[in-house]
Amino acid sequence: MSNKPIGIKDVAGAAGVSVTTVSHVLNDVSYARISSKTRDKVKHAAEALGYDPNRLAQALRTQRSGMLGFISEEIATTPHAGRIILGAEETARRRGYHLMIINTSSKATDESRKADIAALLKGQVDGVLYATMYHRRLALPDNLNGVPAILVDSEDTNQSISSVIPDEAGGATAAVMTLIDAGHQRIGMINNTDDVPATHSRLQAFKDTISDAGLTFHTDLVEAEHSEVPGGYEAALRLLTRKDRPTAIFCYNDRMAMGTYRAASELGLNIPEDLSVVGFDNQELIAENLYPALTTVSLPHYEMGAWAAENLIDAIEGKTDLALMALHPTILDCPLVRRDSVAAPAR
Amino acid sequence: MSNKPIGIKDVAGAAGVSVTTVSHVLNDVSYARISSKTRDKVKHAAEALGYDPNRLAQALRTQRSGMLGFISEEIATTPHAGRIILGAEETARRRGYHLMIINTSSKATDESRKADIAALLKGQVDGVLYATMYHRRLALPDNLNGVPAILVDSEDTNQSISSVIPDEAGGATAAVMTLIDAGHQRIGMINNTDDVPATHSRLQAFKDTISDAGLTFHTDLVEAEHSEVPGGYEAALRLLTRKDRPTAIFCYNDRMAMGTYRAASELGLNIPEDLSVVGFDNQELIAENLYPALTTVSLPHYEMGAWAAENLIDAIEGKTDLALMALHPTILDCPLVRRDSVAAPAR
DNA sequence: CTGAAAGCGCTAACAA
DNA sequence: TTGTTAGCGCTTTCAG
Repeated sequence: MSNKPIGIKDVAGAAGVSVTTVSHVLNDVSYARISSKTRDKVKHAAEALGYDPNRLAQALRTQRSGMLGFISEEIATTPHAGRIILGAEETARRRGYHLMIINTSSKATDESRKADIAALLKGQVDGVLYATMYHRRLALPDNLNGVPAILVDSEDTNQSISSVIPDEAGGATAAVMTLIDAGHQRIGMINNTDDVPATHSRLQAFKDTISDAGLTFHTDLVEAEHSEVPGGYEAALRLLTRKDRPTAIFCYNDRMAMGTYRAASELGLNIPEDLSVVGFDNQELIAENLYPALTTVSLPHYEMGAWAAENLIDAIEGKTDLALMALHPTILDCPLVRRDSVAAPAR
Repeated sequence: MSNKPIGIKDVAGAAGVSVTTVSHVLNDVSYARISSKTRDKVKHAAEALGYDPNRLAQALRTQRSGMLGFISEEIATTPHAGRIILGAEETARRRGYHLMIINTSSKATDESRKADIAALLKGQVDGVLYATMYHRRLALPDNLNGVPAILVDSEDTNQSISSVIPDEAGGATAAVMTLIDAGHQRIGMINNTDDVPATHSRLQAFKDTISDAGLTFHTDLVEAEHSEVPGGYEAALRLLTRKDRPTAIFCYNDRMAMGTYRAASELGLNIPEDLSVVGFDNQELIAENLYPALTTVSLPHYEMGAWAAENLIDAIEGKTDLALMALHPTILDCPLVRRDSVAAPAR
């Protein structure tokens, strides 16, 4: 609508008051005692002129830029990063903040991580969000010290930075329970070979859930491979060619489930009639498009991003003390997404 | 390393000169004539103190924030958006700029688009990149007027904003050629039903390539459906159950190709022995993981992001006139990615 | 109740 | 060849 920027003094002029007054009323300064008549005059003038304070000047003066630094690993490879960004961006915007994005790699050196953070700090961000590609434990560079920061989808090895992570165990439990509830007794698991928290906690939850249900856990019903489609295929082949093959398989992730689908198809096994399968991750491109659509566990990416932004902002505004939450990561739910790959076992 | 911010006057003090001099040497101001001795003194002092100019103050003074606004549609749903962001972010960073991200939807109202742009402008960005989810023609809100801006992956209906788009026709031609080169004569196409540029240009290229190769184009060998997996499945079923079925199919995108795989599998047709297929998009999650891996055409997302950032920055810095390029979109190559879904037809 | 004025950290005329 | 100084647009202390 306008092209020439309206400054605070234009508003002051129009309202016939000083800039101080304008600033006070527009910022709702608590100790300012201003007649409601003046308040109205100022507000109307501001409104009429379409006044919009210059964030830069504001930032320079208040030492607060309204900008959140967002470091994301592998922004490019999965939609997951996108969901985290989305969650963070939407809540940040709702609170009047913006996101400044920097990409990094999960294999980044400490050196380059430090540089990324430095770049962000130089950009005068008020705090930083560090989002990883997958749940793990890592040590963040020391130049983050003193800066409000939250780790998304990973834990800080020295517990000095608070973080949000998914409830791996809960998700795995739900996945296995849906299989048990469907009547399965011989349930296999295809696990990842990487030494990351998810590998261990999902396996543990698998064991526990089996036991808690009064079934017996068979070590040889869990196979591990590299967590991609071919790995899932290989592992599934081994599991499904046993004489007493499982009637259901819990897969470490949707990609491995995709491999399992192929193995089943080659062996002439129909899903879900002959074999039930449940995945993990809810990578929609896969889970929704496999045939039959895959029942899986969804990771709360959006929610983690939102939680992180919300709490980071609270910390920046002094409403919260991040140090307090740093001791224990916040754990968010991993809901089961039911689709069509689970059925009762054939008798 | 340091905690108390070093200002320009600290450097001036340490070097025993005035702030002007410091500013001049550090910014390589052309008209400033300063002895090289002084230059060195200043540089060393700055170095020693670890001086880092405050971008905010700089920005306030120069009316240039070093920030590029990046509006992306559906950041969350595909890795494509991520590749564009990555390309833009990396080149922006190389040129000393940062990205401020805002998410929007491809179904956004003009109203909300305007609000997004306003939010960015209010954040004092120097220019804006508007990235769409898929190639189409759209009208951007008028509050973008006067602001350096580039449309990524779409064209402006009123040709006032320059843009980068993929070479749809070239990609489709390469796809069809690889089929023809393999010896196929009866080639089918599964097209999209949406009225977007890609639908038309890929079909046109399909026809042209067939004709140019001296083959005859059969209208009934092209089927169209909604461009998702189920649509691909349906269309493929129709094509493959004809008495004179095609020996190869060019699919509108990788998802439709995925549906084609399923149809082929149900009909007992092996890929690539009995049927060759090529997709479009190179959605790695699908293309790499299908069995056999899908030969497809890749969209230059990273490159478009990089090109856009580079040219936007040039425009901001006055090295380029965007108005000049606005007349014709810049077209970037769509290279064929050869995998295992194409072979010679069975005799 | 309201206003004058001093900066935030930097750049760039203009002087010297 | 270098230094003085006036702002960029806003917030906030301190006086009226």
